[in-house]
Amino acid sequence: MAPRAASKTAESSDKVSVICRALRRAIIEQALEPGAKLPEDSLGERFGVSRTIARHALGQLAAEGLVELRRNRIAVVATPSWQDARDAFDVRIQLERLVVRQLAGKLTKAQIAELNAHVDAEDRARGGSDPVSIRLATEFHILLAHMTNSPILIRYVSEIAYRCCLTLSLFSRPHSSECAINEHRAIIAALIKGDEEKVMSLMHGHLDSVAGRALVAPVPQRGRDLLDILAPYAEETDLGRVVKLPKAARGR
Amino acid sequence: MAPRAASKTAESSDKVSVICRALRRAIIEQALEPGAKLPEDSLGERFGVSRTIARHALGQLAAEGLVELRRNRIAVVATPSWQDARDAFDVRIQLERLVVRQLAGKLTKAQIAELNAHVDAEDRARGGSDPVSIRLATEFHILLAHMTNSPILIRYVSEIAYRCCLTLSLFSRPHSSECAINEHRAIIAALIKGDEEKVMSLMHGHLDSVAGRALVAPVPQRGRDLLDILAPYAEETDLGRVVKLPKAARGR
DNA sequence: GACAGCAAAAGTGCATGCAAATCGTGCGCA
DNA sequence: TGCGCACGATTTGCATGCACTTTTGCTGTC
Repeated sequence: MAPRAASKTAESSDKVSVICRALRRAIIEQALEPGAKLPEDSLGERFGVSRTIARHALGQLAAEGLVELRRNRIAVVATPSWQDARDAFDVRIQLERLVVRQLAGKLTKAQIAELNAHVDAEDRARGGSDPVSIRLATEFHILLAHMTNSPILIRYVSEIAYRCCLTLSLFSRPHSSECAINEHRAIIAALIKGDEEKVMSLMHGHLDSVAGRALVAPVPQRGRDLLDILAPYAEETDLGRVVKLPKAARGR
Repeated sequence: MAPRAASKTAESSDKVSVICRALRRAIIEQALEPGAKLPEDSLGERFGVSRTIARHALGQLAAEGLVELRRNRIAVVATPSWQDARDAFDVRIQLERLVVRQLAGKLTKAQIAELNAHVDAEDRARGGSDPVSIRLATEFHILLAHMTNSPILIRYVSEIAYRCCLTLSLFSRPHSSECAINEHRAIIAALIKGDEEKVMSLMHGHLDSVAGRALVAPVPQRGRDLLDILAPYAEETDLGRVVKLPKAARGR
């Protein structure tokens, strides 16, 4: 909720980072599926910036592993393999163990309140495959990472959490998030109690169970127009006002 | 030694990635000290590309944490705080535990040979603060990571290894690398024997001891001309041949 | 001699333009 | 009908240009 002015690591200039954030959200909310094409001009058109900026944003997202860039080819949303997914969760478990170990018993009142508020929000947004609930579940982990005040940990956990979220959109079934919410609450409780071992095993189990729900056929749907998909995400950015693109050709 | 064509993760287009590699080397070999300025035009001039490309490369390096970018300001080589250094090593230890756990007892003959060759190279390049030996020591860990075939692990270990290398250049004393070389050999031996626990504790101890040699005042020297510093790094890139910059003003 | 203020210089932020590569599609040919 | 090929439309790769911001160095004043 706070502007969170800090953590400006990387994420160069204003416009670029705004676009990155918007695309990241679009990706983890599965508005942009893995494999979706991201042509530079369309992005620029949608966000009211030049290709240069869109391109730069794509570069950043590629560095985070959310986007795949191949020379002379249209950028696409990354399509991690199943093995990638397993690897990512392995790494993630280790990183989040670090997070909770560092946090166990050291949460401030304000932080506890923030965590509870977040889980409450998850609760409210419940609804299984609702994109927003998926995002919130992911952001719970990122919120935890932020509380370590370790820029490196923050960056890595955020990155890998987003990536895992992306892979889940490929492999996971509709995602029954209720148990996840309870697990989040349990983690908070254990963190408060300061039981380091308990919280580490909780987190481990939590991530393992999330990862364990893998293995379902990739979703088939496809074909919506990129500009339409991105419209809601672009609107919130208040970069230049979004160009209105009234009748332009754009048939494809 | 092999071209290692794979691992094209992120690292968008050719020229950009070439410049990234060159700068990365320059940074970890301490040719570019933390805080060194990296103006876009100078980079472009040195590598024979436009500012656009240099800028993009800086963006990538910023995403890796090797460069700091502030709006409207000249990019500089990152200057991690001491706390950053500790955090980075914490993360690194966890990541490399994953690496060796995955590798224990599973090395192929070719891989063993490659590792031995690398350590031999370290041995040959010995000489304490010799930049090359520092780089090789770091690259040993990256080489290990590559053998996991896990792109995520490769990327993260590489990144953090470079970052740690950077922080060492700030905080570490001249760096007596001989013991490190022995530790590397010990790790290889334990990996071959497949003693997972042993190799994990070895790696842990190794990194811990490297990290432990921290705490020395930051180095003072400074002031060489960026263009001169980069000359040897630019020459190896065979991008466009390096512009000769004969009499141009460039006083500073 | 030190310092405030100002103006030139240097540098970044971003858009646009042009060349080259790729993708898609219709035509011709078997 | 099926296949190959070539041409046009997209789309990327990269450089350059202009506006704006920061830095630097100078000058005049106290």
